[in-house]
Amino acid sequence: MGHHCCSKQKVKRGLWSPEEDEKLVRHITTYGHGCWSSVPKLAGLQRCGKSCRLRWINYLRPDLKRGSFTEQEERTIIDVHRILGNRWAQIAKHLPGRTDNEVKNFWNSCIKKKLIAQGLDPNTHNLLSKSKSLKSSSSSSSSKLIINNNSNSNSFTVDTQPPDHHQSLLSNIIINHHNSRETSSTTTPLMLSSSNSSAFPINVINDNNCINWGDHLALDQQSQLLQNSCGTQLYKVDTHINTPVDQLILQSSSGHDDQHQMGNIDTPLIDDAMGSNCHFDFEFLDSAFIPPQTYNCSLTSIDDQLAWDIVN
DNA sequence: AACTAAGTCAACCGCTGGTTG
DNA sequence: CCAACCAGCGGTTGACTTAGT
Repeated sequence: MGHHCCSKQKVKRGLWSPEEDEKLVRHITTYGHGCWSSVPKLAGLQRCGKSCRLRWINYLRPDLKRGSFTEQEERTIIDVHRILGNRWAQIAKHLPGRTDNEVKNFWNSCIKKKLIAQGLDPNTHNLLSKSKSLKSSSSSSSSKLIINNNSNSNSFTVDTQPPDHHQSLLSNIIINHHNSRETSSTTTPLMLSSSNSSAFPINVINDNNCINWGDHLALDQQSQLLQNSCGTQLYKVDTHINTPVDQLILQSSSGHDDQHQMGNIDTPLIDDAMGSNCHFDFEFLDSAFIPPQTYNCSLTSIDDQLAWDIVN
């Protein structure tokens, strides 16, 4: 059949030979790829530009990390997939050296099965069977934050439970903060998990001004209300802010007349601070449910896991 | 050794959205 | 506004490998 971009010429298909790889690498390292459709001719390859592009991106790029996925990478994929769904290219951005194709294949061949074996629906991350209520150890009341740190990717995940007296409203907060210096953009998926059954929209405000959904932020289908495996409801926000953000304030509305400020999360950009001391402060300001309180988190390093203890 | 089923993963396909003339 | 072109994406395919019989 062949696709339109190469229907006019005779093109080779299937696996790439080492000779073809060499030609492509030599051409791109010398001249860059420029317009992909012109690459095959210039590089002396009987392939279509699309095939060349794919081969370079998925296999020949020098910055690719080969080999098996680490447990840390697996955790990252699961965490980000829970927020973004099958957006493989977005997920791959959180895994330096990995391609969307690689992540997708790993998901389909390994992670999916593992989740099913754990009784979880890989699409929704919910329990497959309601009768089996999964009571994870982390669901007990605790004031400890566990930070899964990946110093290579400048990304981290926070999973915490507020102290007892707050559990009526919040069962936990999960914050995923991802930053890429190279693209000078900040991707900050934020996910709030609440035991409060009332649905409310979330606005994100940076330290200077309020960003409306229609402007820089999109509340898309991925940002809709979900349920996690413990039956609590998740509220998630995926933001793409092109300037460094010193502070993000999550503001919630109950959907009624009154507005409740649910969380004030101060997230300093981590950047080079990964692995070194830094502070991560947040407070709950909604006095209707939660007395104002600030938690200062001190950081200690335990191998690649960082544990933050909340100090009231 | 031969066959088959299951698993893996590179590559392809079709679509979408952005850009350009 | 429209068509053509392009890059990029997610779903799917199929060649190859591995495990089991």
